[in-house]
Amino acid sequence: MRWSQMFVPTLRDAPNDAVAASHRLLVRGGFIRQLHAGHYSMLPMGWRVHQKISQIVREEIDAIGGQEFLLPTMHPAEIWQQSGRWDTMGEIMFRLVDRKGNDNALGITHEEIFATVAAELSSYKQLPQLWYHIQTKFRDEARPKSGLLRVREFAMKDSYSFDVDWAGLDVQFDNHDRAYRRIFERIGVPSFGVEASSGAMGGNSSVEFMTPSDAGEDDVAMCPSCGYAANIEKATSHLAAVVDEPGPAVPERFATPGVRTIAALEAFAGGAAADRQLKTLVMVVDGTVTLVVVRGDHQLNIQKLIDATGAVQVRAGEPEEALAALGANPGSLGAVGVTHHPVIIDEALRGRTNMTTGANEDDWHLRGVDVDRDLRVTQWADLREVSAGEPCPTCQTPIDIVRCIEIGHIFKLGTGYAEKFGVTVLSPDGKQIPVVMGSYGIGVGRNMAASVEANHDDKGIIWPASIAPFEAVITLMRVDDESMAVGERLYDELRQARVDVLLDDRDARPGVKFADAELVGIPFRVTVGPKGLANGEVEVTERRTGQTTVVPLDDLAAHVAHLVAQAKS
RNA sequence: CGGGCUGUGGCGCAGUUUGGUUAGCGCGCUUGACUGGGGGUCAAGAGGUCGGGAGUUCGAAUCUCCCCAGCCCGACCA
Repeated sequence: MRWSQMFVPTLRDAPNDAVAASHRLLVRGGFIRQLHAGHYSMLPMGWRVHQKISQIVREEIDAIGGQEFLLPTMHPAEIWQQSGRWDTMGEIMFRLVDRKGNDNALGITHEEIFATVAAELSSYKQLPQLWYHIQTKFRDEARPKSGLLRVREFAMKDSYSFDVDWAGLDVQFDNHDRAYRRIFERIGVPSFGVEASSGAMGGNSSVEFMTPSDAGEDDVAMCPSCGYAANIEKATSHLAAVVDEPGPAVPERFATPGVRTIAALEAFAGGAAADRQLKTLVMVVDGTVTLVVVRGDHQLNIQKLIDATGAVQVRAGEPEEALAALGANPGSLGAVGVTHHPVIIDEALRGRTNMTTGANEDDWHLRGVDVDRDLRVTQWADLREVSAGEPCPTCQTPIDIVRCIEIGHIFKLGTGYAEKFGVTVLSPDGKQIPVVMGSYGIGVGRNMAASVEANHDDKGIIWPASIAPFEAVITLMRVDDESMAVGERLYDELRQARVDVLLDDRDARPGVKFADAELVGIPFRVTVGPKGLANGEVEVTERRTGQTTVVPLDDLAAHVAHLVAQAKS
């Protein structure tokens, strides 16, 4: 490919509304252009990278026995109704009505669709199976952002495993765990696995793969000592025991004029330290007004509440709802004596006594509250969000909270989908048994962006050779006949040596060409200029280090081919 | 969905407060010349419904109203 003929619209300035490094560089480098919020066009350079990532994913999934499919991205509503997710998915799913008046959905994921195909499985002898496709997903995200990192339309490799039993699923799950780590390694994205909430996917357990980045949207609790790592939606910590002083036999009401916050009650004479207060939150859980109680100095993690209740829709209650439910405004709420609403209470409050909480009357609180004695608890659950510095749950070293990009997610689904879609096989003893499923997803574009986040400097992108749009660029200092002839000769030789090479034959100044080559991140640059040509030499510069080596013309192809092979291994 | 911000040639911006010839500047683009190892210089050009609509006015990028889009924070998110 000749640069002069290729559409590579590099920009000197990034669009001012791009903030994330990957967003700025992918736009500046002419890889992507935005169509509208959350939808990006892949330009030729971008599509090359995208395809190389897809190919690596394909190779690694094939290596663990995957069979590639291509399933539709538009689905009839009935399939989603059959799994129940037509209703539970809510607004994330794009829906449209066809000319016959039928409801359709654009696929956000493909458990249902693969399951309908898998319904044809009939014998345990056919298992295990591992099926996948690389397909466009549509998700009507509330807030697309950061270029390719969160979009509404994107290519995802999603695979689905089918096994006779849980042991089989464990094998496929572990295979994916290893395959995913190899993929991230090959595309230059540092990764680690964390315990995660399974969210709307359902299933028993899941592992998310994360890469640390300020551009990410997930917080991960990590132990620097023992390696414990969990999404904040799932993380726990080892809490120091609090010793309560003995309290009264019944809670005491006391006046607290104007006190509306935990902090104010701490400061109030006769109040209580935050860790001796009960914080009562009014939440609406699938339409039911519910009291959620956590320790005064703790924060509720909503995903934990969703996981604990199995709810679809959870939101904070409005002040009017609190007033209607409890007769007081936020700031004076409490769960003592409440029997007409579910009360869900955080595990950290087990056995606590002599606590202070709102009295459900403005300007009044209760002290001497004994959790077991005075609250009618509907459900105990781990609800609190851990904070940095709290002791690791396994080794008690202070944990860190690290911002991360979620780059992959693997789920053990179990038999739920199989039962709903009749994916059963006959076992050796002739019984119909539901197939045990797993599902495994990795977004191509997001990983492309994640790789840029991990591989760039102030000059631009530094692609790993494995996914670079080109492995090498021949930069002609002059476009005179001699340079062009040498450039074309080297180009042919490199092609024959199976190097993916671009010939920068543009009639531009060297500075422009160097800057562009660095911006678009091609790993190796071959500089053809009059200085070297006088001695029958060219220069090879490595993008990552900037190191330049002088190489005789005749050795160039072999030299670069070797460098590329080394970089890709 | 709540809060904040922004829409002016392909990109980055000024002009809007205080309405007034033909809407400027840098980059990029075209042509030519000189150049040629880190975004060069000079000259001549092309390119704009000032996000959209309605209104006020002799006159609107500028004032008023409505709408739309994009970005950031939060909520939410397989």
